[in-house]
Amino acid sequence: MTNTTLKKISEVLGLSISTISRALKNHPDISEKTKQKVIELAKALDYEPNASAIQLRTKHSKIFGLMVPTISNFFYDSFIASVEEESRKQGYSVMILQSSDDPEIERENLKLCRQNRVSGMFACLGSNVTDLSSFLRFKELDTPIIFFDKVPEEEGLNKVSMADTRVGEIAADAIILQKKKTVLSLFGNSNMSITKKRESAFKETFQLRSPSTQLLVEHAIDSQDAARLVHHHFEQHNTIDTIFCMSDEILIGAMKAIQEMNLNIPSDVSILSISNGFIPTLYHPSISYVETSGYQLGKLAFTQMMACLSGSDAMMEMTVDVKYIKGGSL
Amino acid sequence: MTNTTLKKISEVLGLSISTISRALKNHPDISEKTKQKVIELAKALDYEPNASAIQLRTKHSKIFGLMVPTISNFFYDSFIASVEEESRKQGYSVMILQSSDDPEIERENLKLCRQNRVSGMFACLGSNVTDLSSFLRFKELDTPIIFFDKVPEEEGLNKVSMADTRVGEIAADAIILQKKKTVLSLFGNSNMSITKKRESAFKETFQLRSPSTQLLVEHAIDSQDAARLVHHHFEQHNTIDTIFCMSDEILIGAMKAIQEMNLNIPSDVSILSISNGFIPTLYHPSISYVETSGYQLGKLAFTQMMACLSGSDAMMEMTVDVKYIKGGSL
DNA sequence: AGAAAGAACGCAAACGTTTGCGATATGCTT
DNA sequence: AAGCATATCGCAAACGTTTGCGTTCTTTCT
Repeated sequence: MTNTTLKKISEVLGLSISTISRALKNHPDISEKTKQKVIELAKALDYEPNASAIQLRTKHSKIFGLMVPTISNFFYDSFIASVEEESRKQGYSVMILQSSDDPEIERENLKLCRQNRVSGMFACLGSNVTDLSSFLRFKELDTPIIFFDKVPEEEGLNKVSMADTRVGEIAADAIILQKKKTVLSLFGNSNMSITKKRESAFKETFQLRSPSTQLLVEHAIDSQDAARLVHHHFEQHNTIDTIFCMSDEILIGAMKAIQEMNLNIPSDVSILSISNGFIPTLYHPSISYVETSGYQLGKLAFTQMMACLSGSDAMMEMTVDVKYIKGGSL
Repeated sequence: MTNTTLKKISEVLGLSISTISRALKNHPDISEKTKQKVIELAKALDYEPNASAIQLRTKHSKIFGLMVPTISNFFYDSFIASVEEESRKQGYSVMILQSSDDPEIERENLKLCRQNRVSGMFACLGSNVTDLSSFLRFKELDTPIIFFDKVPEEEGLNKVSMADTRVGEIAADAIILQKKKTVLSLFGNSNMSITKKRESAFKETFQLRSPSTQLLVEHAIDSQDAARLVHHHFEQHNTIDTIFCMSDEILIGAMKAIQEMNLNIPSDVSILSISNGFIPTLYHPSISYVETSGYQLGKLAFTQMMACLSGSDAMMEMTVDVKYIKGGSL
């Protein structure tokens, strides 16, 4: 069977296409009687307007593009869910693309979004992106583009991200408050700006408020590496009383090592992490963490997108606030 | 700035629109010289074809709809990633929708897909879906629809799922092999076919191969409920030596309870789960599980979709094989 | 030299909507 | 009865492509 069109309805009813169109949109020019007939038949024939035709005519695709390095991620998936949810409420759909951290795929995906004339673009940079030009095309075409999480450093762009220096401060403060003496601090890839910000804020806070605390700083490339580092340091320093983990991935590795060494939390060692909130609750006692909510970041990004679409041309750089969630590990 | 169109290119070059169109598609009717000129200018003007117009004209949207209860799920996100990856390779885009297990939103989402004239639909049923009619519309319109994971029981539909009865058998076998005596078995929503299949196969295998094993069967609606059930049963039967969890969600709840009761794995109690593979590795010792790969299921679903699109009208019901992954918990 | 064949391109319709404008009919006012 | 407002509807263009067919010009064959 083929899809019902306005034309088909118009032929059945002996009315013009424009009348059908207006009747379905409740246009005042059309009589109530006609509207009734049209609506009834449309429902009977299961009419659904052709989005492409509307798009072509109105130039509004009502589709957002959303690109992340990978969907399978504790942070991004909640961001996506958040944006998707809000978009639906506002009558938009979301086209989700993953770049797999490959600049080539990234370009391909952006091209796809442009071909689909997306109404706006949410983009998270891959970790090895050097060339922003593909992204900036959207700006030239007056298509708003909101960078989130891993944002470019250029000025004059719309960006939303976590308040990463605050994250570092809060984490340090929480540890200082407990009067910890020796802290093993595990960070991620050290050339990502997110790592830099968190790490420097973390260190500075200690230097300022508790210079006597011993800080062992390490960088882990993944879970396994984090586990290895924890094992390594616990063989050397048996005085470590706290482990700080910059991300879920690192936390997972650290916990693996701790469980393997059969250490008790928090009596043997305290743990503090930065997380979206899911992973920390899997352990017992649940891990204390500084919350960086992908869900909230999504809401913020969406708000900013809507502001752009309604004509605000002010480029904004916003951050979502973070808070400390106390579990049983610190 | 506005988007470049064929018309704009044609005006600049003094050629007709059709010539431009053909030149860009490398049509043999067009001379090499012209092609060169056209391609060059198109690149200079950063031409990207308007997907809506193409869609309207050709009736091929090159878009797949994909609906899941929620994106934030270790199983679905890998399924999504898998389908998305494959689709991209074949020049398709994926429109991802989440139903939040709400039949109302589900219908809305399906409507959206129809309006966008998706080329095909991947659908995972919500747990409280009773009415399939919205789904079956797609079939009437010759739009292939592939159900995955939580599939309907009706005949004559395209379905891909895990080999759920095999899952049940393998799980039971693994437990029987360890000569366990009292098994607390936690399943999910009992009116989902996936639960029914796993549960009945699980039970039957025990009846057949180890009728003496005591089977305590419960149904949990979520993590918390699973934790509650574990607590409840351990207060009553101190003879329980094994807990079986049908899903990650249930496993998480069960583990929470076990850790709260400070039980040792596997000396106090053994654990077996069914999982995508991520969650079980978070614990120590890592949880033994029967692997159900979302990634593989995605590949299978995509293959079936392509088969449908290339004219195969045979309705298929395929399953992806499962295997037992031994951890330290059983 | 005449004709047939091929090469290179243009015309115009169609896809399904939306929308400004014009057309017709009806009722109301004076 | 003439004029005018109002209600209800239709015409036709436009959005950006694709594609069957027709057109024009050059080449090649006999």
